[in-house]
Amino acid sequence: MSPTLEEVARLASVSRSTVSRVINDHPNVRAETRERVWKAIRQSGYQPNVVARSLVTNRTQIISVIIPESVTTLFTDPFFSLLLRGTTETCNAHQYHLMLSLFTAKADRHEMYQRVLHSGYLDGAVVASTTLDDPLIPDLLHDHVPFVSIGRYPDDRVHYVDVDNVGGARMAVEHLIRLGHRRIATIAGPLSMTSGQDRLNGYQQALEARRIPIDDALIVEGDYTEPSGGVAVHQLLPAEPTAIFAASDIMAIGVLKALREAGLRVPQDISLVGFDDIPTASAVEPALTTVRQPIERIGSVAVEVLLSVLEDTPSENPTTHRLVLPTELVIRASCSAVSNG
Amino acid sequence: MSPTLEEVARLASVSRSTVSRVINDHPNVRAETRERVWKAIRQSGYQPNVVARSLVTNRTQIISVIIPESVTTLFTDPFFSLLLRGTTETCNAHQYHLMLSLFTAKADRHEMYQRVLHSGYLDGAVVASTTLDDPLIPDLLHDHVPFVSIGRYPDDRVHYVDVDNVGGARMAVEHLIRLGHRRIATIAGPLSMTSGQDRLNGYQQALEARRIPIDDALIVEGDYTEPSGGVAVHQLLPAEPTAIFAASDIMAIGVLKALREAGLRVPQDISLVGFDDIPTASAVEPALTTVRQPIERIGSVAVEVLLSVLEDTPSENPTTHRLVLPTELVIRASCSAVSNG
DNA sequence: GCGTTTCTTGGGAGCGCTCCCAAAAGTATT
DNA sequence: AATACTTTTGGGAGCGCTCCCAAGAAACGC
Repeated sequence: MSPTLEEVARLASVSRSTVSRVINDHPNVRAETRERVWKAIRQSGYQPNVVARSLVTNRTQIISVIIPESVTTLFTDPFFSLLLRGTTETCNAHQYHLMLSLFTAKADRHEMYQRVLHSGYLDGAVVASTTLDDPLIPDLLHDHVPFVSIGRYPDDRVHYVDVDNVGGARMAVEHLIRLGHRRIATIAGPLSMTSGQDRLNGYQQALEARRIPIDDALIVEGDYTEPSGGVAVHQLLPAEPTAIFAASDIMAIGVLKALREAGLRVPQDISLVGFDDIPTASAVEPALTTVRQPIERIGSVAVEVLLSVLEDTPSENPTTHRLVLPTELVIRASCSAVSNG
Repeated sequence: MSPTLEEVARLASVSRSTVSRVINDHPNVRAETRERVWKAIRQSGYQPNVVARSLVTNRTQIISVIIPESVTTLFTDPFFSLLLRGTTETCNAHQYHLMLSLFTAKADRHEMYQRVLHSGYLDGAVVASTTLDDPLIPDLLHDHVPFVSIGRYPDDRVHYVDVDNVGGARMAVEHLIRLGHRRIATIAGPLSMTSGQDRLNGYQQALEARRIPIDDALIVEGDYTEPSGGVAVHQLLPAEPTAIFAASDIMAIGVLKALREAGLRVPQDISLVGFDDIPTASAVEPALTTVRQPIERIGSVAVEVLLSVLEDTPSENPTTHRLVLPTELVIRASCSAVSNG
């Protein structure tokens, strides 16, 4: 199929080594020779065989985005599309290839882990939003696979890129407080995920800062799915909240539907804030006030961090990279001032 | 890091070749020897180096899902998430790896094509929804890269998996006709895509079957994006349609918003049908009547077809695989019988 | 028991590349 | 012009595997 180094070498009347030097931009090649070799390369349509190269360099220029079993049910969430877009874009820019590994529940986890991670194909991995009880990150640490986590992970050795979940949640709740709400409920994300914990934390901080007592009847844990939002509403309504902060837009949409069915109007009867700013957030009626996180950016930055880790000589100081990107409150139509009634 | 064949061989007091035979399930190994080798493999935690293997077999067990430049703007469409889910699932089942290649506009297309396709990493590719003027498929054909197209492609040599776009569109429009509508507009998909053409075709067929004249003022071409739905509505309203068939849910949502702004109610003033049945379709108010296509299935089947092509001995009869999966009408709340006014 | 066939095993060659070392060529220094 | 240094070039070795061939072991027939 494609010619080999040796063939190009013959064509240019030089040795294999010289062609290799030209291809790899090695400085010590006479300009004239370099010229001649390039001509031969172009003429023959030579493409280096990356597999052969990988065999000797031990580098493949492939990184993987791993989405763990525990969250594959959420995979259709636009969050992941945007994340993938950010990661691929950056991979492209750095001439890396991106492999996608969804650790679906069906497959035998262990088999899959072995096959994907010990295949020898991966230089490193980006791990998207694990739960704290997922063995994936511990396994990766144990096997010394270079990786970056999307989302905070409580271990000193883990590089991560996260968004300011605490701050974002705080902003959302402060917004509701500013509108006069005092009975503000929250549908938290899964507390097995740091994002779930952090957003709940932000909610609590905002209330405490204004000395509004925290009422456990106003806190329900969801799981970032739409039905869980609907279920949560029914648990919350008896506590008579005037506003709800849902820890994800998907859940907020579930809330919206459930409220509609219960005959309550948003925002007249109850205000609602989401989190994420997925495209649907602006499509629903009323358009959702939410906290925007730069998802595509996160993916992009995660890859950048990973590549910098990969390029580092491994011997030296093992600084852990931890980046937290800002969030932003997007005000739309789902909140109103509390009625003075 | 991982031990090599040779080391396992030493451990089991056999030769490299024998271990290779055991790993590859070659029959001619004495049961006792096989046993001993497996023990050595487990003991040493041996994992075959797939790169070395690929170098000699010329197979990588990697396939790529390529999403061409022309549609990367649509990438956040849940369509792609579902497609990816189907493809990865099937890859996993067959022990293949999946590479994701988004041909983003930013990168130099040619450079990228070369790097991705001539990297030597790919055994084959699944190409998602190209436009007809995209040079990707012609290039793949020219370079003899094994691939399967998602969506019909008018070339005898192209394997493809498609859904019954014509039939789906026909069903949608027939549904509207059954409700008494006669002035039915359509917002077509891009006519540079076969799905766009086919859905328009189905629309026309349904009308013709009922001898309803086709009025060009009731046909507008969109591009599968939400804003294009909104724009199209304004072009259509002067023609006074009582129903609109949008060739994608995303566009239908754009329509919904635009109608709302124009003070028209769905379905009382105007009925609306979409296509795709993305998750948002059921989230909007009113929930969208739409044509469901088995997106995940398509991805899964496409990979299966690709693998069967890869496993075929290339010499024999080059039958082209062409599969068309059925669509299904999902009736929700966005259509009503035409008012006798 | 011996030739013949079949099963099992070992080792050489080679996939296409990079890396290292040494030889050759070129340049500078005296 | 001879020495010392630097730059440029070629070729061997080897990455870890598979595949092929041949040799040795086992099984079979008469």
